[in-house]
Amino acid sequence: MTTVLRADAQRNLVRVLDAAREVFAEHGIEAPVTEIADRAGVGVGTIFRRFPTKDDLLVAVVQQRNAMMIAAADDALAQRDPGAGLRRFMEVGAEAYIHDRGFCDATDTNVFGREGVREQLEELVGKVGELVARAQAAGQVRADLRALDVPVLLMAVAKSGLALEDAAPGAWRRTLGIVLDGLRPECARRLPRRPLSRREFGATLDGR
Amino acid sequence: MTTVLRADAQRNLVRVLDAAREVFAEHGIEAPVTEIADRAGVGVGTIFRRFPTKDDLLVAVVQQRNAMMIAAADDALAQRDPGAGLRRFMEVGAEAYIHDRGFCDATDTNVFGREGVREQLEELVGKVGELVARAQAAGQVRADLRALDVPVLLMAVAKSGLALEDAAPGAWRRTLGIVLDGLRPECARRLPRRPLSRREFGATLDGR
DNA sequence: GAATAACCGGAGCAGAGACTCCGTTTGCCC
DNA sequence: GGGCAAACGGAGTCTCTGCTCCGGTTATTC
Repeated sequence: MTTVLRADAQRNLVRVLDAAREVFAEHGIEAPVTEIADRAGVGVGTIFRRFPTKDDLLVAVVQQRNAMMIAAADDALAQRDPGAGLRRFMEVGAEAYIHDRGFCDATDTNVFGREGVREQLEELVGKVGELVARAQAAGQVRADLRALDVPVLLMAVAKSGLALEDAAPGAWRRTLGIVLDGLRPECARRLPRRPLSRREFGATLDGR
Repeated sequence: MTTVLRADAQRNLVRVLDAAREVFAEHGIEAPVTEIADRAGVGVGTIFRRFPTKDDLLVAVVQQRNAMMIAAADDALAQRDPGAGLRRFMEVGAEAYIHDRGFCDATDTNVFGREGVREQLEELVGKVGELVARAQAAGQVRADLRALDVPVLLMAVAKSGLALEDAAPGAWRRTLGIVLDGLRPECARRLPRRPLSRREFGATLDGR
């Protein structure tokens, strides 16, 4: 089905993806496609030939980031102390998101509902759920925490930290510190809302 | 200085501000000015005569929201229990922000650095600082909490809650619950970053 | 009820950015 | 190295939106 790419086309494809990752991360998804083309040293036609829509290009970039997060979850699962593993995962995740404006922007679109992205998220949530379960079994995390709380908290830390990051680098670490304290078992008070259901999560992905 | 407005002009000004508040809140600051004009039952010329740029209109709307928040802080200060007052303030604030997409969008612009907005924020931060100090004196809130942490945490809850709100109404309450648990004195671990300085805060306002 | 200044509406202008189209170039196969 | 399909580049098109401009309307004053 997939024809093999000519050598120059393959080279350009890599350049485009690299440039898109950088530009989206730095300037957000509103950045013009021409800027990506310039940074890749390529014409806009070359981009649109491979990605029919700017959105398609964004999907490809988001998939890369998701793959990194899945790897980070695997790392965390491989760790001795499950509580430390979960905390480490959240730290690494928040830092990644903070340096990726495009990814944060993307959560306000329907990119996360697109084919190939949704499946990644399900895999990631599965691993995070395992991480949470182990940390709870070890008594290191409040018993009412659910897997879907973790990405929500990460987006909370990242999105609020983004606006601060230029003038106050690392301010997000303080926010995350408070959130992590809120996850300790001994601090848990009854939460005022039931956890996010799978249905609610799925509907959110199709968002906007 | 300010000349008195003709009766119809005064009427239209109110209509425009009401429409702008609604449209920005619902669709964010990207909403076209024509939509505000339509909802106000007015031509675009009428809007731009009173507000030279779209940004000026947004400033006026943001000032209204800030005024509400200042009133909420006064309410909280008038309460018996300072810890409950602070928690109530954060609940009311988060709910307000969640229903105001435009206000959340505005934090990514330099609107908060504009004259007349900055001063409001300083007043608000002053009152919040008082609220925090009293709650700490009563031993209800961790001792290392600072006034500027509060708006950051509110934006965290609001911005992450926004994407969820349509498909999962009220999901932000759960996030806020976890954050509030993280503010209890008995949960406090050493935070990994010093609090936001006034300078950092000021520089952030001029952001972007 | 006329004179006048303030005000109104919305067509039109200008800039930006996503996407197309086609003449030109380049890698690949024999 | 010649033939050719694949790939390239970027000027041009189309749409969207902030903002202007001016002929027409309305409130106000005497």
